[in-house]
Amino acid sequence: MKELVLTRTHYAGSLSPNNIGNSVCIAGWVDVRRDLGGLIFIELRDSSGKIQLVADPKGNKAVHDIFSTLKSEYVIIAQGKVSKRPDGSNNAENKTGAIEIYPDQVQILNTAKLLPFQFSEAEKVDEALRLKHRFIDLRREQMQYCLNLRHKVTHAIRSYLHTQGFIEVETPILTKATPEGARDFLVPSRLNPGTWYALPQSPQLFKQTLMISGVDRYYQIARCFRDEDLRADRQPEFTQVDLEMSFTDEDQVMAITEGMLKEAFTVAGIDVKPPFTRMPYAEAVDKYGNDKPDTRFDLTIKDLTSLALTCNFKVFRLVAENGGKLKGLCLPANLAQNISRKQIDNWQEFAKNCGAKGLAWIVFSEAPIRSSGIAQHFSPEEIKEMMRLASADNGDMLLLVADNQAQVANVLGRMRLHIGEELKLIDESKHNLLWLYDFPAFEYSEQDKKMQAVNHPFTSPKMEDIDLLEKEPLKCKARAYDIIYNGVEIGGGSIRIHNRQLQERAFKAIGIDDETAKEKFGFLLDALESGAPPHGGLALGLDRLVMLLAGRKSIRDVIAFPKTQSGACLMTQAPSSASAEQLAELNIEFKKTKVNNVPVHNSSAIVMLFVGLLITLLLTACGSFKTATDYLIAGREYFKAGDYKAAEKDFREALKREPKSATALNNLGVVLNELEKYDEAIDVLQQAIVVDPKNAIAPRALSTAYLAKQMNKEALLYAEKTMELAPSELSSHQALSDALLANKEYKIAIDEYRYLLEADADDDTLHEKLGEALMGAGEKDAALAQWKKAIEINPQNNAAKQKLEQAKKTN
RNA sequence: GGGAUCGUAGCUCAGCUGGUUAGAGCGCCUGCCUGUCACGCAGGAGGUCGCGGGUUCGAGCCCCGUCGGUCCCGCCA
Repeated sequence: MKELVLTRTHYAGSLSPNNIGNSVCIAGWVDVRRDLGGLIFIELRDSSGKIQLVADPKGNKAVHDIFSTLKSEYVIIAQGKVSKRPDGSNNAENKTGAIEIYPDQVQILNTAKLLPFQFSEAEKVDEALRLKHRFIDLRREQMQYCLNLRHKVTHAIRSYLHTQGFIEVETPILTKATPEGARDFLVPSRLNPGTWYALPQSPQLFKQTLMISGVDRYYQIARCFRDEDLRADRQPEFTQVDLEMSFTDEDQVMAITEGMLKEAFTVAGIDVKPPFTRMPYAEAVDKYGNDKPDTRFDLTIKDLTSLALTCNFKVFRLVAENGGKLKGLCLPANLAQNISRKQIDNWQEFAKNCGAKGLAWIVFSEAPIRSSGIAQHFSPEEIKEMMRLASADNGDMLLLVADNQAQVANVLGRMRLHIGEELKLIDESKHNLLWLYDFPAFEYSEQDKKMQAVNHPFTSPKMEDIDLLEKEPLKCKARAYDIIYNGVEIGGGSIRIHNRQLQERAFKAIGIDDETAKEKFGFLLDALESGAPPHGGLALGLDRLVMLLAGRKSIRDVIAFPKTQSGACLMTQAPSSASAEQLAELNIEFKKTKVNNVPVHNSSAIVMLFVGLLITLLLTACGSFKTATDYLIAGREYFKAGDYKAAEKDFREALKREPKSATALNNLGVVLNELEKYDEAIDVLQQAIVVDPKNAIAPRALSTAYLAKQMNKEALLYAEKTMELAPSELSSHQALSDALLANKEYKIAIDEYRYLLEADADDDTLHEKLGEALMGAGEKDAALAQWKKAIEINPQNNAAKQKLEQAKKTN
């Protein structure tokens, strides 16, 4: 590689028509080469942007020769005059699209091998590939933007906090394990065998100590570590903007945070106006079902417990009588009318996955009310009351969940977000910042069977609730606050306890006795007695904040070198094993928990392989010898072509060769159905089920055969079996719906036909059958409409015509 | 710990209830081309179908296991 003979004078993105005529020298990567045979265009990219270079063979031959060897991502430096592009060749899309450079000197500084992925496709490339080649991924404009934005945000925050009198203090990374909270990362101490440092989950105790040390206002862009399972918004190491102030209260901390966030948002081009809205915790849980409400859309949760208590519907009343709640979400008519049965099914499934026992629904209207079967349990007056409590009008749809208070909030809270997203109710242009306050100080952990702090045990209870610490800790509120941005918690904090006696009482409330407290937090208790000022603060999740500001879906995109969900760094291959020497030095012995016993090939397997090979050879050698499969394939061809008799013949041949082939039996059964030989079909298909009880084809065909023989109960039985085996297949639903109709189960049949019509709305037979089901259910008008629709789609549908005629006559 | 989902050419994906020689677009290579800007045109190369078992005469497809990615629950502020 040649020595660097040129020196960079400008950045590509900084050039503009103002530079026309200037001699400049720029350096960067070859973004793209466009070789026209004569002219060669190079787009040169550096951290600031792109600029087009041109080589003309009739101009500088040497430069043109170099240009013809350039490939993507080569690193070059070029010197030349900035010139105006010829008229008509400007590129308005590009900032530097009106200018270009004809270099008189170019040097290749480095070559590059073929990239593992193209930049243009990077956003949809498998993330593992991007992470493995992170050095290339970060080169992309989008990633550069994220890195830049993150820098600008932290810079703005530092600058703001500096002006507000905060000083940045670094706290230890090697520190002490804490009993509460997340799992710690441990680091062995070589100098003290058998003892361990822990990486900090946050600098909480240090920053409180700093307050006691007389640091008036502290902040730190602090790395934190938690050894818990990862998510799209959770990494094992992450960054907090951690701050603490002495002689302060909630309002001051909130005001500082608001000022800080305003600066951070400004950097991302978003204008937010403090003071932000404040909402008590209880209201959030009540109306939004969680402690991080997304207020960008309405659809709040309504309480109908009072109705549940007085109504006759046992399912609801029992829940209410046992202290549970009946709550619901009310979809306005304009949304409700577009909700399909399938969508409701999905919601019910969703609710169950959230842990709900069920999701009831009802659509209000004048006369027949559509519902999940609950409407009939309520009198017209009760329906009215229901509408009043839910502030519902006719046409609105109410989704109801009855359960204990926490479960109802959980299910409806998630349901609300799910529906909000699905129906696109969220106003993406909004930037809602919201304070949540009046948190409970403690909660009961079902898992650990003990009381624990909601925030952390250093949070001060509200003054008026201090006596509740011992009496009713669950009713004790904390001086804590969270900051929520568009339904995401981006930070939280509290006013701390600054008095030893109170701190000890708080520890006791969560079962930490004096001894444990002294062992784990002795220094803090000591410090609290040594002139601790009142203090409080907050921590902001920087990764999450930047992720949201950058419009990204994962914090991995705003962390330069993130870990995968299993905690690995695909670029460095961390974590990796340590050498025996290293471990010995640390007095650590690794205990293997699981050894994978890989089964070894045995000789019989190899023999089998040879036998298989021989048979294959034999079979190919005698071409005249036809196998069962040959017949099956041929039979299917005939079947597809509609020649059922020929198909039947081939399937029988196949069956002769393999009498226990479920495939052959199935095929024969199906073709016999087509030939209307139902008795034999039934016989054959029953055999198929014995051979392969898990195949869905046989029961489906059996259902058809029984239906044809008007053995309706049997037909329904096998249709249901088909649904069990292949619930997602339309043909299963088809079989079921036909069987249901034959058995006069009109209501379910109606649902099934409607479901099928969602898949294919232009199937006239489906409309015709739906009509019949509707007729059976007594909905004459709806039935007539379906038949008309069927005839409209297929004027040859005589069955529909007949039914329509007949219905009109009986009218 | 659990659930869902993905893994086929360098990349993104298709691959029919298991059946001849596994395809497409982009990229790459070669040739042609003087105003391109996702340049264009013509041709070409490129595959242990993640890995290991099993079922089968036959597996990219079915079954079991395993590794890896992603999303979620639990866990975690």
